[in-house]
Formats: sequence, C-alpha cells, structure tokens
Amino acid sequence: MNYSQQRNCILNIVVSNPIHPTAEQVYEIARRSYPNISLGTVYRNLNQLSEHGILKKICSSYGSVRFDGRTDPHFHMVCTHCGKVFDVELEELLSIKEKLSDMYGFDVINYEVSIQGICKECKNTEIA
Amino acid sequence: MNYSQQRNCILNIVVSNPIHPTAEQVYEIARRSYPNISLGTVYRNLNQLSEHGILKKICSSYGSVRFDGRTDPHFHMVCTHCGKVFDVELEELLSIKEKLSDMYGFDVINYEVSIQGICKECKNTEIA
DNA sequence: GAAATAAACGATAATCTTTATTAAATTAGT
DNA sequence: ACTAATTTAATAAAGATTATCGTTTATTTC
Repeated sequence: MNYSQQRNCILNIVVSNPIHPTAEQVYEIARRSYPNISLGTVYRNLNQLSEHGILKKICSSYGSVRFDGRTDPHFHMVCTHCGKVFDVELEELLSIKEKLSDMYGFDVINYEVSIQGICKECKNTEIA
Repeated sequence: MNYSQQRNCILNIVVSNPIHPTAEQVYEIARRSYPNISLGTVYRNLNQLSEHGILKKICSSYGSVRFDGRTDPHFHMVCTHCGKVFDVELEELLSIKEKLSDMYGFDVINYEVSIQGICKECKNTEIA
C-alpha cells in the first residue's frame, strides 16, 4: 500500500516535521510540492497511514486531531499558551497494557497521555 | 455563576449519569425536563462548567468530546467495539505533575489518559 | 417588592473539521 | 502498451461546535 507520490509526500511531511501537524498544516506544506493536492487526499492518507500504524493520531480536548511520525511509546504535552506540542517520556506508563489487562480484563490497542499546561518558554516570557 | 435552571439540570445530568455523555446525549436527556432547551445552551454550559473545573472534558481520537462529572484524578478506557467509556485508576500516574515540572519545566494544568481497546464484555461476546 | 442591570436562554446561522461521492488520472501487473 | 485496480482532485455533504441576537430570566439596588 505504498504507492502514489502524494501519499509519500504526506508521510514525509509528518515524519520530517516533528511539530505534530494537523491535517490542515500537512495540507499547506504538501501544496508546495503538489499545488492542487486536495484536502480530502490529505485526510484519507493520514487516516490510512494511521490505521497501518505508520503514523499515530493524537487528540487533545481542544482543536483538531494531530499526527505524529514517531510511533514508539511516548506522550504529549500541549502548551495552552503557544499551542505547541512537546514529546514526553514517562517510563512508569510503559507497563500500562499488562496492568489494564490484569485489573480490568481490557485488551489495550492504543493509549495516549495528553497533558495540558504552560511550557517553559511561555512561563519565562510571561514573567518578563 | 450557578444560577439558571437549565445549567443545574445539565450539571445534574452529567454528575448522575456516569456514562461520560456527549453534548448531544446531555441534550437528549435535558429535553425531558426542558423540551425547548437549545443545543447551544447545552454546549455553552458544559464548556463553562468545564472551565470552572466543575466538570471535565474528555477527548478520544474518534467521535465527539465527552463530559465527566467525576473530577478527582482518574482516567478513561474507550472500548472501540461498543463505544462505552470506563473509569480507570492508575496510582502511578498521580505524581505526573511534579515529574513533568521537574523534567521539562512544564506547569501542568490538566492531564488526561485515554486508552483504546476491547472491553471484557465485548471480548466475551466475540468469542461466543 | 418593583425597577434597573446583568446574565442566560432559544432559535438559528455560521464555522470548522472531517468524511463521502464521482469522474478523471495514475499505478501495477501482464 | 493494455487492462484492472487504486488514487486523485473537486466538490458536496455530514457532523460537531461556536457565534449572533432579540427575548427571557435571574440578580442587585433601592
């Protein structure tokens, strides 16, 4: 399932831009290479790539879905001031799957930690 | 900020129905008491109550935002088969705030763990 | 308790995000 | 190069959420 220039372009954009872009952002970047690429194409491919585990969807309580080219276990902090998304490592979460299966009989397919707060930079500039 | 019969009704619905309802679901229930309540009123109040920390918004990668009357630290599992949302307790996550502040200089306002998988019941009925 | 002020409501339009449809173009296999 | 399958662009449609605005309801002041 890896043909079409557009799909490769979309994948590259997400992987090489670790800003956790929204579909709209991917679309804007993709248009530089494919000026009449359609937003529908972007959505379709982002969803297909996510379903195949090549990308990951990340959600937050506000705003659009974002996409992540990193698929190894890690989590996300969203700064509610500047909107940037940061990667976070939390080892204590890596054992969640087994724990939830034991405690609740739940087969974990995917899990996500979404943290909202104020990032270091915004904290500093606010003080100044 | 706690007047209006409609707001109290909406709050009661979310608190007394621990199904983590969507705005649409709250709307359907609220109409039993206030037949011409507006969906906009439901959204407005759910958001206001969330902003005041009286309710909590919960997001999942698919579907609408849901609301939770429990505001103490706990997390959520969504069954991708039946769509139900379950509460989860994970003590190892309760210290996230301090850890993220130490490691990343990030002031945590809120955090959310969203787990997708197949619940016990759906697993059993699938086998049968 | 009535009048004045502020907040919230209902109805509806508008917006934003995402998905579906379809004819034309592209890709893969022979 | 030819045929079948897949993908695309363009567009419409659907779904979720927010904004607008005149009217109603609640709070405050007298």
